[in-house]
Amino acid sequence: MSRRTAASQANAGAPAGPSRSTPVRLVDVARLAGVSTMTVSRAMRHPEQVADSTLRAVQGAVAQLGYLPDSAASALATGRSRIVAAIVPTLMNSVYASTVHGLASILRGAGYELMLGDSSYDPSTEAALVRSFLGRRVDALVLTGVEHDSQTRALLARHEVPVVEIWDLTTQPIDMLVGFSNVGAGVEAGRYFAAQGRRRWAFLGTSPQREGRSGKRLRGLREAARAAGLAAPVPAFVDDGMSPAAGRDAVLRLLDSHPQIDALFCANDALATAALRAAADRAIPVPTALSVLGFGDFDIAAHTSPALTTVRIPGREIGERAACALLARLEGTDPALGRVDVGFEIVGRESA
Amino acid sequence: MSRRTAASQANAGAPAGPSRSTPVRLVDVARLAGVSTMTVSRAMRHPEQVADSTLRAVQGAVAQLGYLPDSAASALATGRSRIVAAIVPTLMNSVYASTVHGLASILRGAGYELMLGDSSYDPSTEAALVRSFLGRRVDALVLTGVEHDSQTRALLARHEVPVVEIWDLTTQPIDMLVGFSNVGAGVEAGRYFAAQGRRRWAFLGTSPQREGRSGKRLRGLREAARAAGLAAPVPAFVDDGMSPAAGRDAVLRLLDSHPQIDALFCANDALATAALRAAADRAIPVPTALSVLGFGDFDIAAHTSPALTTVRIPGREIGERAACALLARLEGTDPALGRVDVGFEIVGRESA
DNA sequence: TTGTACGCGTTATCAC
DNA sequence: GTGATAACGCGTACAA
Repeated sequence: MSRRTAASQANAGAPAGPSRSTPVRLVDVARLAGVSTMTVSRAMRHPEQVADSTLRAVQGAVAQLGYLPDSAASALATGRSRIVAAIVPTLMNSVYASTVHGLASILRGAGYELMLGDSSYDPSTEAALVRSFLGRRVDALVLTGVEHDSQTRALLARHEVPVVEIWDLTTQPIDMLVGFSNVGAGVEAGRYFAAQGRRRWAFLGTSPQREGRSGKRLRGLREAARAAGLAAPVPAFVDDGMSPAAGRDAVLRLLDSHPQIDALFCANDALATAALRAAADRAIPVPTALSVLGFGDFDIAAHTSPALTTVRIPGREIGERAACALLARLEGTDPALGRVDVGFEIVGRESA
Repeated sequence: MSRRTAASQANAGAPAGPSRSTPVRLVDVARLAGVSTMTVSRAMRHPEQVADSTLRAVQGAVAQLGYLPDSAASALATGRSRIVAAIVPTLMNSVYASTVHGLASILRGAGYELMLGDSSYDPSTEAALVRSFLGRRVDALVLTGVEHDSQTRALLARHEVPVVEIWDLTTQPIDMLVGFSNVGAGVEAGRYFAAQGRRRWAFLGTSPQREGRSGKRLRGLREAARAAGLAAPVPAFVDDGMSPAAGRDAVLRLLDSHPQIDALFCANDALATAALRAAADRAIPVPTALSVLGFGDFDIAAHTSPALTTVRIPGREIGERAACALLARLEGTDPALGRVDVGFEIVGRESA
């Protein structure tokens, strides 16, 4: 491979002004500073181990050359990429966006970069992403949810990498876990309806096969209905991307076919907003005749009319805690806490 | 560095079951398949250059060992990381999320991974991200907006990397550009108001210093007002994170201090939703007494009441086109088109 | 405190 | 069609 050699020759022939292209390596800095590469490396990584005078010389050379260490080479030499990968179902949902934001800010503060993938709620896409990330030798992996492909599990078993699963709970996590009980959220939603004297509940979300966490919320709602001695909630599923348009149609169908429904729990606030609109279209007063409860506490929830009562999930906190757990493991300082339940909270506003 | 050696020895001593830890390298596959490392490398990258029988042998060994090529090593050897970095102001806004999604899906299809950063609308954070990404030797960079730190520009000048700026237009792009005219959007918003006979306009957004694109929309609105022979629009700025709560207060203050306002252009739909709510709070009928125009066409825009009239930006398309432009440059096949104006469109619904 | 020598896992070259 | 060899740029023992 004579790429480098050729470039060097080209440089040698050229006027070689101060602002050349990329090829600035450790050696170049070392030469300019009049020291060895090792000293430069140390000066950048452990400045305290180097004499003040040489340190200044190195820093000067670095600045003059605009040297930027090559992290690929560094990764190869150390076996650590300082990259963490995260897979979320979608970025289009502000709660996952908060989680990603929380993750990224903590990690970046510790010198790690975040590599992001969205699985579109598809387990095999998740597996493909995991494979790709593992190939990039990421130092750790964040996975949304606790249900994964057998292929994903096999991959993870082979390449022992720290893993944090987020946004759900399970008794058998792959490794670490930061989430909350989705079943519990469903149960609390039901109790909330029961306390209001609602007797005929419905649920709007993605189908359980497609998204386990939504299914668990439905399961919780069912349990609460049984406990309250009420009929099982009527489920309605929208699978094409949780778009408000599809959601609205689904709610319209639901209200038309089951006019006696007096409470509706939606798997996310976008759907709940659509439900509010559908109720308005049918002239059904909310919350008088119909209680609408959302999930996620999206930005807009407080500003719909009526303002949306919803289940608030600390999305950003999930990201931050996951990042901290990973860092603890990666830096090997504090013992990493394996399992965190961040909980949730029903924010009572006007719609329920 | 005897990490590898030590590991090998440990492996040699252990039972060495089929599902060992990571250390599976090209050599291991080569040994098992009875060929050289070069042949394995070729079998994976250019299968057509290798005999069918050896190909099968290699594939078998790869499968049996669960081999995953180390892209850091590959990056070092080839000089290409197959990573593209993108910097957006925030992920909390679904339009940028679409852009990121568009970028990621096209890039992944071509074997590139996306590394993401959010600048929080802060130029110096952007510079820090650019520095970090450059250190990672990303193959290309996507930057939101056309205004950048001098430090950012210096960095980019030194390390010649393909760059695409998105979400705005300029006559002097750093390199490639995929966006639309923010000034133009402001002008069209004004024309829309003028056509409705609105005479006293207002603008709600972030301050121009903080976010150039929002400022350009205001500038466009001003131009339109002048052209229509009307007074300059009343500006109101919310700088603390575009939160609906802050937005609502700002609108309340605006409406109270300038009761004659009959049209309001908001820099994003979250703000517009807050404005809708504020108008309801003051019992101001929309759109009869007040026309509210949003920006971004967020998911929820169609389902507020009244449904939000807004400026639709093809966020996803911006991402996709940017990705295509990059790929064209990186793969060197088609000539990359340097400048794309994707335009925008006012979606007339109920609020204006 | 600083330098020498070699290895990290992969690929390009060029000969066979 | 296949293999030996030498990089790619950096970090770590170990010696000085």
